[in-house]
Amino acid sequence: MAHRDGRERPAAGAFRMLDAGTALFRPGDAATSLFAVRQGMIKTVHLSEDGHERIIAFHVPGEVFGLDAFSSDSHRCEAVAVEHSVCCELPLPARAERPQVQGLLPAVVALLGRAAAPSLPLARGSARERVTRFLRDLAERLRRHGLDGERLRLSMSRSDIANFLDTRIETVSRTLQQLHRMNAICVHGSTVDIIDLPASDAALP
Amino acid sequence: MAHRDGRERPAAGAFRMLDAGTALFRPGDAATSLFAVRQGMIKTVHLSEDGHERIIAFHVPGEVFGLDAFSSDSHRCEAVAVEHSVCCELPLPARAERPQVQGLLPAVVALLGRAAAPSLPLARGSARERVTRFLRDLAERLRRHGLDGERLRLSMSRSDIANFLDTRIETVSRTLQQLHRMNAICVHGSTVDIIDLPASDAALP
DNA sequence: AGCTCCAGTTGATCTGCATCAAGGCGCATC
DNA sequence: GATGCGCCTTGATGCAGATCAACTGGAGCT
Repeated sequence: MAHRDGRERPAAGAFRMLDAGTALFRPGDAATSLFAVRQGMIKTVHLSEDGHERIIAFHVPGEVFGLDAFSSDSHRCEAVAVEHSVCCELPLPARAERPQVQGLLPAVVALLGRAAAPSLPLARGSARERVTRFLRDLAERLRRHGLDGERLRLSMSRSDIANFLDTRIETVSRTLQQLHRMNAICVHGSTVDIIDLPASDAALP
Repeated sequence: MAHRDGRERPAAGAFRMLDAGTALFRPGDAATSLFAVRQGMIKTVHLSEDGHERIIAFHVPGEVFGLDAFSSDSHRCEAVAVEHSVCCELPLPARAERPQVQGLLPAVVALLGRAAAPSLPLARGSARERVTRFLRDLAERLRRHGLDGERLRLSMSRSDIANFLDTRIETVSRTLQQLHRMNAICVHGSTVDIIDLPASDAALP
C-alpha cells in the first residue's frame, strides 16, 4: 500500500519509501501528519536563520517524529532519510476537525516519550562523553524497540555525527578509534559493536 | 489567597510564594499541576543518575513549566526558585478525569511555545556565542511577556549560568567582562544592560 | 569594629579540541 | 585498468577554555 502522489488526504498508515538523502518534509511545509519510522533512519534538521544546519535527532524504527510543528501548523524542521528508509504516515485531522486531535494527543505523548525533545542534550561534556552518550543512547533506543543494541550501524555520515554532537569529524573519528583501542567498542567502518561502554565516563585514562 | 499546606487539591490559580533556593517540586513528586511564573525566576534542574545536576531552563514571569512529567505522571526534574518568586498553580485533572486534560492541552501547547523543550540548545559554539545567546534569549522572553528586555537582572548565580551553558564560572565571568569591554553590554554585578549585542556572533575580534 | 564565608573577578598555566594538511580507501565513470 | 571524487583516518600545530590559584568585596556574624 504505497503512498500516492496526489494532494488528497493520505490513508492512515500509508507507507512512504525514502531513498537516502531525500526529505520527508521541509521547513514551512504544512504539518498534516506525524510519521513513524519503520525501517532505516531519519534525521530531523533545524535550519537556523543564518543558514546553518543543526541536526536535532536521529530517529530509529519505532519512533515517532514530526511534532515540531504542533504549535504552528507548519514544520520548522526538515526530516531527511539518512539511508533508504520506510516511514508510516499518521495523518492528523485538519484544523476544523481538531477536537479529534485531542483524543489522539495523550496517545501521542505517551508514544513520544523522549522523542519530542531530545531531552538529554548529547552535546555536553568532553568529546569522549559525547560520543559515548551518543552510542549508548542509540543502543538503548534500538533495544527499546526490540532491535539489536549491541551492533550498531551508524548509517549517518561522520559529518552528521559531528554536527549532532557539536564537534568535528576528525574528533569523532579519533574518539571512536580511541574507544576502540581501549576495547570499549569495536569499529569497522560504519558498524560499531558495543563491548564495554562505560556508563559514566569518569575514571578512564 | 495563599496556598494551604494540606493534601487537598489546590484551587485553580492558587499562588505559591517561594524563597530563593526552595523547591516547588522534586524528581518523583506526583505531577498534579503545571505552574506559571508570576514574579521572580524559577530554574528547572535535571538530576542525572550519577548525581550530577544540569540546569534545563530558567523561567521568567509569564512562562509555564512543569510539563516534564507529562508522559510519566511524576516529575523527572526539580524546580527551584532562583530568587524570591511567586508561581501560580494550574492543577491538572486526575487520571480518572483525564478527558478534561485534552481540552486543556492545545492551550497549554500554544502557551508553551518553546518552553517545553528549550528547543535551541544554548550550550553550543564558543563561550561568547553561548553567553550572547543566553542573554538574547532571556531578553527576548522577557520582552515577549511585556517586561524590560534591555536591563536584565541575572538573579541566578554565575555557577548556575555556567552549568546551564556547560562551561565554567571563570569563563562566564571573563566573557561578560569581555562583552562589557567591547560595549556590547554593561555589567554591574547581577545587572546587565544590553547595549548592542551582536545577533550573529560572527565578525568580532 | 573585628571576623569569617561565599560569590565573583582576575591572573597563570595546562590541555583538549579545532584547525590545517596529507594520505588511504571505496566507488563511481571513462 | 586509470582517474577523479567523497568519506574517513591520521598527523602536526595553535588556541580557547579548563584548571589551579590568588585576591576583592559584600553580607552576616560576634
